[in-house]
Amino acid sequence: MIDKVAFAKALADETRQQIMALCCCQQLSVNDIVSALDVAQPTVSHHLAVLKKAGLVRSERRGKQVFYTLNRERLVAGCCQVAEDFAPGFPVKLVVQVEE
Amino acid sequence: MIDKVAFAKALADETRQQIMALCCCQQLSVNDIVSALDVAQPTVSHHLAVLKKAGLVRSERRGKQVFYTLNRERLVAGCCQVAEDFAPGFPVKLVVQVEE
DNA sequence: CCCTCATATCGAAGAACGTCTATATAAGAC
DNA sequence: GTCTTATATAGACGTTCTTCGATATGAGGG
Repeated sequence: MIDKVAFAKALADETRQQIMALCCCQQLSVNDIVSALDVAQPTVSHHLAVLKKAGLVRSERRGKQVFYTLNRERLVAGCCQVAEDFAPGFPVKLVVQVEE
Repeated sequence: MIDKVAFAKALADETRQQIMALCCCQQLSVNDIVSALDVAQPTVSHHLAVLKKAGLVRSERRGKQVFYTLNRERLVAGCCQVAEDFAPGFPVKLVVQVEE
């Protein structure tokens, strides 16, 4: 069960959303992210730690570098839970559908 | 098009989520909400203003009281947009399905 | 009009947050 | 071992946020 407040707090920052967009479909090193965004390296590390604590990114060390990817299962699960908890009897229903 | 950062910021507070849970399926006056939560009336008014600015609640004045309800369309739309923007090619897809 | 009830706004205090610089840690090359 | 590269952590600073008490506004009753 996901803590909806913690989930929303993790999403509630412009820089973190930029990081999430970058890591959404590829593994990126911290330096890759620093190069892509206009913020200092410790700032990126800080935001990655926040996202990691919320379960929204996975990290993997390879040699000197650490690669990050978005945990999309977790992201989608958080979105579903927010929608379902706050809009239970809603005529437009949110459905998780497994593609073939 | 919903601003995903603003949407997440509006959700990113415990008290606001409590208010959203209360107003999810009923119209409540400010006093109803104050009675249900353990916070002062100006605090509730403040959070309602934040939610309103984000489009997450609707308000309706009836006599001396103002009644608030959750805007569930908006909430679900925000959740969908977050999921779709950050997990585009995800094998588990988020679908908005209209019930009969 | 004045009074009362319901809500909104103001202003301040304290906490939480985002960002930076400086420094520490981790890992590989030599 | 030392040196270099990559990332994390610590500490400081300014900003934003949450909360409150006090006060203003709005609406109806007498």
